Order: sequence, then structure tokens, then C-alpha cells
Amino acid sequence: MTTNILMSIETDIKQTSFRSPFHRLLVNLMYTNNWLCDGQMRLLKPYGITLQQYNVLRILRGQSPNPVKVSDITERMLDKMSNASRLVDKLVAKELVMRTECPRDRRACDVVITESGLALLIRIDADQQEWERTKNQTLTDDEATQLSHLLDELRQSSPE
Amino acid sequence: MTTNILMSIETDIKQTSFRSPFHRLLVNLMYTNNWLCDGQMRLLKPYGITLQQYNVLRILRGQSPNPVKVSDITERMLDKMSNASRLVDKLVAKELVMRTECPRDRRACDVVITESGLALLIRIDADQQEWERTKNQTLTDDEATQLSHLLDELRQSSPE
DNA sequence: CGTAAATAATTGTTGTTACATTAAATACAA
DNA sequence: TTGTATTTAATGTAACAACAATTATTTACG
Repeated sequence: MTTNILMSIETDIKQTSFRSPFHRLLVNLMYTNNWLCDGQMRLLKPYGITLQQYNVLRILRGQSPNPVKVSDITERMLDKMSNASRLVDKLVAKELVMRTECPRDRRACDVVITESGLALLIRIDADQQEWERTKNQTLTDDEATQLSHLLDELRQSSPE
Repeated sequence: MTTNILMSIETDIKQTSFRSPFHRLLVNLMYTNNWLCDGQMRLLKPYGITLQQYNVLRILRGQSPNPVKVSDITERMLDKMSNASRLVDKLVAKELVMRTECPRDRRACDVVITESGLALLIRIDADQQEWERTKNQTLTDDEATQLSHLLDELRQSSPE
């Protein structure tokens, strides 16, 4: 056993025992996720957009200059919810995206990122890369891949 | 390479490429966390409490019958925020916890879980264990420990 | 002692999310 | 074609969260 000065999850949330390795993992996962989201939010705050809005912008950039339907956005969002419509509202208000009625299906909406939206993303990219770089100092690429694969496996248990 | 029918994160969110293994990990972590929280929320819904309220109750049970201060609750919550006070309000309204003025420091509050709160947790425990059991079918204890350790390492990069 | 600083909790405000409902357009079967 | 079901997005509502400001109490210390 090596000397270990790791701040483990036990220290962080002042809990000394978990029911099982799996239970410890669950708590650790939520805690780490919150830690990551906090960092992301702080990064985005100066740019006046939220994490969710940022995710929508990145989905749109991924397809740009093609339009994306609101339903497609919902499908690709990390947390599925019925608010893609209102998120798009906010982004339209900031003129970061454009929403037009889809000509082929008038129920649907075509959403496209604007030049201004793309420009904002480019400004954020530098900060984002720097942030990722600092967070990425402890894990090797192999470890990151391995961790990601374990998460994939975890989600196998019940598809829903 | 073994045959692989894993639903990987790429399939789930319909994204085919990531900037780096680390970026893929970040997205996977958020996605997996949301997947877990969704499951937990669905489990708790029939009992009329939210995930956050449940976490508060478990913190209180952990110290029961000793009281816990609101500030201690905030400290131990997975997502730190200033709403512990209002969460306690909700739990008091449901008579799952009691709040009394701390005699040693009249600024502070002693919060204790009630019999009714403990009884509710016991009812939930069975469901919770069953839920964990189903989620825990794919990872061995070793893998869970390993995953948890990798998460600890990830958080090492910058303490904040 | 008396005043300033620090601490604990609550409250106000604003924005966000979850969930259900509604409205409009489309698909499709009889 | 017509009626019914389905799909797509928007909206109403209530609960929740983030953040700042406020109140009450305790502590520090000249």
C-alpha cells in the first residue's frame, strides 16, 4: 500500500462508512458530478449563459449550418427534460440562435446557431480548453477511457 | 477485442466524436449521473419526498438521536447550496423532522429526525436496496472500488 | 464594558426545472 | 374523405435552486 494523501470522498463529505463499494461509488459519482458542474458554471458565468444553454449551443454548432429540431435537442441533452423550448427562447432573446418554422412540417421548428452564437462559443473555447487541461492533470488517457467504459457498463444494468 | 454490444455514451446521446478521452469522460459522467438521479427520483416519488429531502433525512438518521445543525446539513449535502433551511421547512411540514432552538447557541438550530421520519426511511430502504441491487449487476466490487478511486483522483486536480 | 467582526439561519428575488396540459399539424386506417 | 391517434412544440403551475441581503446572536478585543 502506497502512502495516500488523496482527498477521498469520505473526507470530502465527512462520512466514514458506506454500505458497500457500490454505494460509495454512487455517492462519489454524484459528488464528483456536482464538483464538475460547479466549475463549469463558474467558467460560463462571465459569458452570461448557463450550462444548459451552453450545451444547446454546442449541439447546434455540431450540426451548423444545418438546422436542428427542438425535439432533437431534447434527445441529445444530457438531462432530458421538457424545457428545450424555453432554453431556445433564452438563446433567441440573446440572439445566439435563430428559430424558424420548419417548411416540411409546420409543427416543428428549425433552430440554427447564429454568427454571434458561434463567435461566443469560440471565445469560450479557450477557457474551456484551459479548464479541461487543469482537470485533466491527474488521469492518463488510458485511465479516462477505462473510467468512461466502466460508466458505460454501469448503465447497462437496466436500459430504461 | 471482444464482441461489444454495450450501449456506449456515443449511442446514448447520438454523438460520434469527442475531443479527447477526457472530454468523453466528462460527458459520460454527467450523463450517468443524470441517469442515476432520474432513477432515484422515480423511486422516491411515491413516498412524496424529493432526492434532496431524502439526503437530508439520511444525514439526520446517521446522527440520530443526536441533533444536527442546519450548517452541518449544508456541509454534508452533495450539492452545497443555501437552501438547507427551506428543505428543513418542508420536512418539518411533513413532520419527518423536528427543529428546535439550540440551547448552547441561540443562533443555531437543532434538527432531529422524528419517529415518523425514521419509519419512512425504513419503508424506503427496501426499495432502495432493490434498486441498488439491479444497478449493481454489472460491476464487481473491485470495479466499483476502482471506479470510485479514479473519481477521487480526478478531483485531485484542483481542490477549490 | 462596549463596539466591531464573525457566525447561523432565514428571507427575498429571480431564474430554472418537473410535470401536466394544450394547441396545432400530420399520419393513417376505415 | 373523415375521424382518431400521434407527433411537435409551447405554456401554466408549483416546487426548487442560486445568489444576495437581512436578522439575531455570539465572539473578539481594545
